[in-house]
Amino acid sequence: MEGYGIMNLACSTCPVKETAACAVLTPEERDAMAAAGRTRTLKRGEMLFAAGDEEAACATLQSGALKVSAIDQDGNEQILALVHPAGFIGELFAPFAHHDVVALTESRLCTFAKRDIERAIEDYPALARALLRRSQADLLATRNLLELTGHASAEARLAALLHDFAGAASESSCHLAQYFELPLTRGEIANMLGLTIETVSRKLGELEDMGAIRREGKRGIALLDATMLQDISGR
Amino acid sequence: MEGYGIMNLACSTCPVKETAACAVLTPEERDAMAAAGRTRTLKRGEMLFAAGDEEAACATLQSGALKVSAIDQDGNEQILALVHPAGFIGELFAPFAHHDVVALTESRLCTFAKRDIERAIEDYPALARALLRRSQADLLATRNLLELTGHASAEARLAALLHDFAGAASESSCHLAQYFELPLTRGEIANMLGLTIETVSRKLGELEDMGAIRREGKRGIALLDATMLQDISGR
DNA sequence: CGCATACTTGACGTCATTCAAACCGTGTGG
DNA sequence: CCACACGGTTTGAATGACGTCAAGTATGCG
Repeated sequence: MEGYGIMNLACSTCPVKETAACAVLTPEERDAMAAAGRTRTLKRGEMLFAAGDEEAACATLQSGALKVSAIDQDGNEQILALVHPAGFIGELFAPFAHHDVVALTESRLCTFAKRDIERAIEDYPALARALLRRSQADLLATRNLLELTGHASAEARLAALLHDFAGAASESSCHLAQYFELPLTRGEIANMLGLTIETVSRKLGELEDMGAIRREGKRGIALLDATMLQDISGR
Repeated sequence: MEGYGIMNLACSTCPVKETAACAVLTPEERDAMAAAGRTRTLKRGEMLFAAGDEEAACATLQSGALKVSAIDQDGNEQILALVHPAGFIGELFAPFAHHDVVALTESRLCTFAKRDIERAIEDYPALARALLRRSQADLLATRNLLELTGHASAEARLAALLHDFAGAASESSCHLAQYFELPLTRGEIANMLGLTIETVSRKLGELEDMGAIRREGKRGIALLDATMLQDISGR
């Protein structure tokens, strides 16, 4: 029906149909929602919406990764959260978006107009509960990041982030990937941890020197000693 | 029916009956919930629940103020959030609490067992929506704090916090109180902003020297130049 | 009055930032 | 093919902001 890179949903082939918020809907309810949604793809660096947008869409991330970030008045970016597949993006009750949302890698999402989501929340109580659960999880994740950036040294922040990435890169949630690619540039890591590019680079070197990790190319990280990393991170 | 400082609810006299999550319920629904809840008072420093508790209650704050904090493995506290009247406390879907919740001032709350809340969320869709709205607001507040502690200087962090307190202390949400009492000790302010007691003390002195505020006793703050404060905070 | 708790102030040290330069992989044009 | 430019990264040296340590000053409570 529509043209430009946007098409109707096919929930049956959705990679996150089991884990996303819409998984709690009955098939009929889900089809009704699907009629209102559109899939969309973003290339690295493309923006889903910007702080201040009044008609910011909501979306479930199907694949790829997004960042949620704020820009302060001197133009410095601060990354506030990462969004992984099955994550939900959108400030439901705000009149406008407070933050930017940008793709970190090629990403596929399933988007809805805010008013459609709001109606679905009224119509399907299970959806409201699913989004509440997800919102609480996001809150916990944000508080964990806050805890990290609050008191810890640069080394501890970086160690904790690497540890988290190793966990996120592994399929089984309880085990760590022993090799993974950083989803962020040095600059993005620095923004996320409240550090500078140079400090991130130096501390990565030190972690390598002490045998906790090995860098492979710009993005690759081999986890040599997870215990040491955990220990350095102070958790 | 019960004894120790706990009594049945009287929603009709509740100071936040218009603004708390339960305000969305019909009178009959509210009375049904009230039967499951208990009011409770906490003195300054008393704990509602601790990180790791499996039977952590949920609660709506009626009056006073609470802090949500984490303790890292060296015993350092980090304040993650403040809770004001009408705020809701409780991690609904977690098997145990991740953080401590402690009263900052004498506080009155309306508590519920987690399973009662979970049943109410199933039974009353409007409640789920209200809690979702509140959860998203908490998420935004936490991200604002993260943004603040991420990049800003000690002076900017303190200026922003004072500005927020001046807003919270005023009745009308859009105007600032021109005088208020700090709800936190120096140590708590320091924990919240990721600083030390000494730095907070010094920077308060500097803000006073440059004419942005005047300290009156330990806790009192008179706002002399809100514009300067806003300017320093960088927002 | 004496002790405890919170806060202030000063001198000094340290860690992260800043500024500057070099490095590396990749793509582009000659 | 090589020269070159460019973005992301690494490395070094100097500076500075905040932390640490230590002493001193309220304020309140038994």
